[in-house]
Amino acid sequence: MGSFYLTTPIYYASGEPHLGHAYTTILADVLARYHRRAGDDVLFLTGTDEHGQKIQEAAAEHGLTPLELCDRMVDRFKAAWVELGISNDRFIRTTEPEHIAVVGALLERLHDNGFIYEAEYTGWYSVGQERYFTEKEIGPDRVDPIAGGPVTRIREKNWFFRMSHFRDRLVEHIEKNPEWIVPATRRNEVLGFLSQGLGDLSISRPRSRIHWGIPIPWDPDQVTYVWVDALTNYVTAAGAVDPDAPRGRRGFGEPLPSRWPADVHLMGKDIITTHAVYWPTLLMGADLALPRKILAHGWWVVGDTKMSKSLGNVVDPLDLRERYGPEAVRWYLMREMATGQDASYTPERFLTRYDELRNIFGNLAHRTLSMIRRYRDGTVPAAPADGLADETAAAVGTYRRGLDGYRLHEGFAAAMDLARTANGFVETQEPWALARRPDAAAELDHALATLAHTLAVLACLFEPVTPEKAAELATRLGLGGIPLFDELDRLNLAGNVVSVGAPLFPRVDPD
RNA sequence: GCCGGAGUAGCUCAGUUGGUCAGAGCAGCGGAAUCAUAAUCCGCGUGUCGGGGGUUCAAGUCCCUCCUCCGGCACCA
Repeated sequence: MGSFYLTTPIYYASGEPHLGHAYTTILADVLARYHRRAGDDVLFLTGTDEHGQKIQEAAAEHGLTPLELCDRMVDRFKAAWVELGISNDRFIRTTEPEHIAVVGALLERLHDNGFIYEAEYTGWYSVGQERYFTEKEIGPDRVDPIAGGPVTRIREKNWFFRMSHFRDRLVEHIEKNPEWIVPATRRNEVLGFLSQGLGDLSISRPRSRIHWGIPIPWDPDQVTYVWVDALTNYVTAAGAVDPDAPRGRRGFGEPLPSRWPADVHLMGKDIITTHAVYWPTLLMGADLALPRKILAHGWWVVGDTKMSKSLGNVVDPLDLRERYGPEAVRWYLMREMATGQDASYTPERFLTRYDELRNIFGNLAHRTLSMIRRYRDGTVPAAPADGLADETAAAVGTYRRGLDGYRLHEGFAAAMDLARTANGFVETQEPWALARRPDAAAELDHALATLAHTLAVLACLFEPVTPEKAAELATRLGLGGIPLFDELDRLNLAGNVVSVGAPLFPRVDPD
């Protein structure tokens, strides 16, 4: 049995959960469920990033303490994840005492290693917005992009991380490990970014300006700026750092038994630089291992922006979960987007994907169960179930290669294709014709046993995306649970009493 | 501006290292069947594989060039 540790970013607690958060989290959930089904011991981590100026200000506006505001937002995120069937093993909050202590320990390690220094940060500051803006944000007119007010060039004391020191090491690591950053286009971008040189990273802000943050251990007048605080959650949750141990035995350099390093960090392509540059260099600076893989996915875009905007009818796929169910949305998101690339969302495409779920997979289950009931009194016949053995083995192979290689859309296409193949098997076998011939009883048994077995395999293949429906299918097949991959070959459904039930994916009136 | 990616049937897209690669699904047309959620299955595509040039016995598949679209270019939650 292997072990698998995967993460989503922790989401900033100043806004409501949206499709971007949901896609990453569902992607992670599907992978987590797949690995559990493959027998791995999985740690699936998500959570919230709760420090910083925006939280501080939003809390003040609502007359709450920052932590009170975060508590509310955490409830929103957790509720959203429950509704979407997310099976995270751990939900981390950056306000947890353990995390705060680990961030302190990490900072001390970087400091002890000589990679921290004090300098002046220079940037464009908006007095009106009480924050810095980047060159890109203020544009050529040099006004703050929110209110259009003036920005001024100011300096303040910050602590800096000597990120530049690690540039060559990072480039070498990326070049020697072509699969470390996927997809390749993001890897190229990171290499291009690094080829232009790498500066140091400001890692603190004056407490006088931002009080809601983790103090710098050796300088209480400064608080940790976002990146070190947020990214460190991955090692906190892994148990890789023991902040209570004496310096030198906290897990840096000489690893403690833990879940670190992560097998994969998942994120949207907007924060690839953070995860593929800042984070690895921080880990290098603290003598911690690097994550095994960094996967940046694409965005959902709406095809005809102009038209949608003028009509005001931009539909969020998440809204469809009320009518079609959360698992239909999960299926659409995983099936339609080539993992890593952008995809365009349209209601028509969603309906196409729902229809295949309903007509190909759902209907296969329903017609099979109905025939077992009608022709064999609801009991799976004791007969060889090998009518589709080759096709099933091929589908499982393609499926696993797809998910192992983070091409989820290919894996799920293979699962759906197996259902198509099974429908074809029904047509060629014509069980209804066999049933009229007393001499064809063995053939009918063979056909029905084969179909029941195929459905059990499909329950396994669909479980990562549509867990509740897969569980329902397994129950109707008289199984105690959804089979693991290792169990597929020795599945025996003979004698199982099945129930037909309502269609797994009902017809939905699109109006 | 620099770097990178994409442009394949009406639509969404697959197409490893060049040689049944001209494909799948959806839509459309025709047919079969009736176990099933009017679901399923089978058959049907004269596509300049963005334009042009080149390498090769052979190129969506490599090279050059042009056009169009998109992404990245540091402290952005």
